[in-house]
Amino acid sequence: MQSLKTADEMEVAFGQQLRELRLRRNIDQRQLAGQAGVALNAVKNLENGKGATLTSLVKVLRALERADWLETLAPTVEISPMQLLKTRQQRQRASKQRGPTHA
Amino acid sequence: MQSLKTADEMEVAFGQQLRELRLRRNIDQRQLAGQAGVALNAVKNLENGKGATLTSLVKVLRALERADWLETLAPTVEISPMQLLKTRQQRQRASKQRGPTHA
DNA sequence: ACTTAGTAGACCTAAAATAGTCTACTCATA
DNA sequence: TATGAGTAGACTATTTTAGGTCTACTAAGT
Repeated sequence: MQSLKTADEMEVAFGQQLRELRLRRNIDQRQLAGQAGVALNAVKNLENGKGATLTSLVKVLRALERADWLETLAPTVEISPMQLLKTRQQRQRASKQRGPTHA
Repeated sequence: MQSLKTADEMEVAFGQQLRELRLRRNIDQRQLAGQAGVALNAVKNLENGKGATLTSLVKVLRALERADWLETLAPTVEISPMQLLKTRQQRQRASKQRGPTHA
């Protein structure tokens, strides 16, 4: 077992965090929706984990001034400029998959 | 001006991070889709910032073992147990909005 | 305790995403 | 450089979400 929560549960938990951010600013869902440029229902869906689009999430995060969070997903690998010259560029594709046990 | 990128641009940049995570594992989109339990198109949408659902994102993050990231959105406010007794419970709603300049 | 603002839930229509399949392009590797 | 795996893009059908509105419930303020 790796993840304790189901995907659905995680969406709900995530929505609670969104709500937390909103409440810290003490604005209601209607205001947030207005500032984010989305429908009130979109905010409801997000906060209640009912299913939402990534677009709505991004707009809401911008309104909450937490859009920077989106950039913290993939920790950037630091490479020294000198190394950059030697190293070949980053992969753009996954490499060929080897057949299971050669077969 | 607050955010440098538009919402669309942010989705694209976010998709690039997702791709980065996948490439580090050296798996292709098809495999990731399979492991995540979503359609190949869903992964494409996510990585290319074409628009996707939060549900798809969560499933993909689980497959990438980065689901924990979802819990880092709202920094939890620490309160000492003693303080908890005194403090009144957290807000569950936004407070009444005051009319603009009393009017 | 009363009142009312804030939120949940249901309903509808339009818009958008998912899933599945096929074609075309291109990076990686032999 | 020739081959083929990996990805993008288009297409259709189906499912889901956005957006708008209305009703009901409930936490907050008075």
